[in-house]
Amino acid sequence: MEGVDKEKVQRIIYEMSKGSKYFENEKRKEAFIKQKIESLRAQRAKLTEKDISHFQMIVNKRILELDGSRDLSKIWLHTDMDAFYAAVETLENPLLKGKPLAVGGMSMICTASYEARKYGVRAAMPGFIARKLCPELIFVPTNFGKYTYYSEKTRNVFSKYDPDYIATSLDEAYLEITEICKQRSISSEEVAAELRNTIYQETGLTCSVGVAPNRMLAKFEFQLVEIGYTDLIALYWNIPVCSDINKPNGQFILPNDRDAVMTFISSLPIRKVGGIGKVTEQILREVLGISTCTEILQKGALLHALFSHCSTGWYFRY
DNA sequence: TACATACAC
DNA sequence: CATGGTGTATGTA
Repeated sequence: MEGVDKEKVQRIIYEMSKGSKYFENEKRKEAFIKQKIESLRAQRAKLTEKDISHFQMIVNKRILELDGSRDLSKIWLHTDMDAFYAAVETLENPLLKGKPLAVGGMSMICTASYEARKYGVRAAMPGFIARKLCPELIFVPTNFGKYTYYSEKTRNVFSKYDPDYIATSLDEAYLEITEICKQRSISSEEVAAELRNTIYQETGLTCSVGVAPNRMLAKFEFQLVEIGYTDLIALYWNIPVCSDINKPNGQFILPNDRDAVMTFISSLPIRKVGGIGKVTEQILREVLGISTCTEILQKGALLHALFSHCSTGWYFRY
């Protein structure tokens, strides 16, 4: 986010953390990951040209299969309420409007308003550090009853667009809008705009929406896991990242078109892909120099060589 | 099978 | 002073 002095934020977090039990534990974990990285690097160094071309063949075949099985016929929409808990609190107490606000307490905060984020305050940050970053930060304790109440309201709207909508948390859901677009002969963009507007009318809250041709179907993910090749998920697309792009109160439409999908994916940092977190990101970067999804495809053979051992071994047992 | 780690919210 | 609670998936012994 612009206007955040990242270095200063990092320094304050470090100053407040060092010496604590939490900090020591983090250091221990980091050392463990370093070790893992070293061992993977060693494995990588042992691979011969022949090994690599062998894995390359397997990977090429798999990529072709995946490319061929891509389904561009559906339209999926992902919604994500903007700073949900903070927005609900502000709605019920307008005095909080425009103020840096954190929902939670001194030990942990769940949500930070956008004003608070300008100071580097984030969800999942301990409150006492957040207060150091932003001394005028207002704390409100969590009221899950309220959030559930507003969540119900948004879900009533969702069900009008897709009765089988999939809620993944109080403030997020997936909707399949293929039918509704067809029935009413309107574009997914119009559906997204209308949905956002309806939610605002019904609740007074804003949300961000992403539209794309797939939501990484559970069945499909399962197949990838079976072959021990989770990382190829990046070949597909991740709808949550779409709703992330024009946040807050925005929308992003990825057309049902192979080239558009590939272009979108290619420069996407792997960290944005669901399932790739802080640790996996570090391992892929430091072992194989991978940081974008394109590089995942380019280095597919090495990935397969280093990360599919267990699964292949699992197959050999049968 | 059981335990630890990683991830997401 | 102080670093969550819950659910899911994966890797490993």
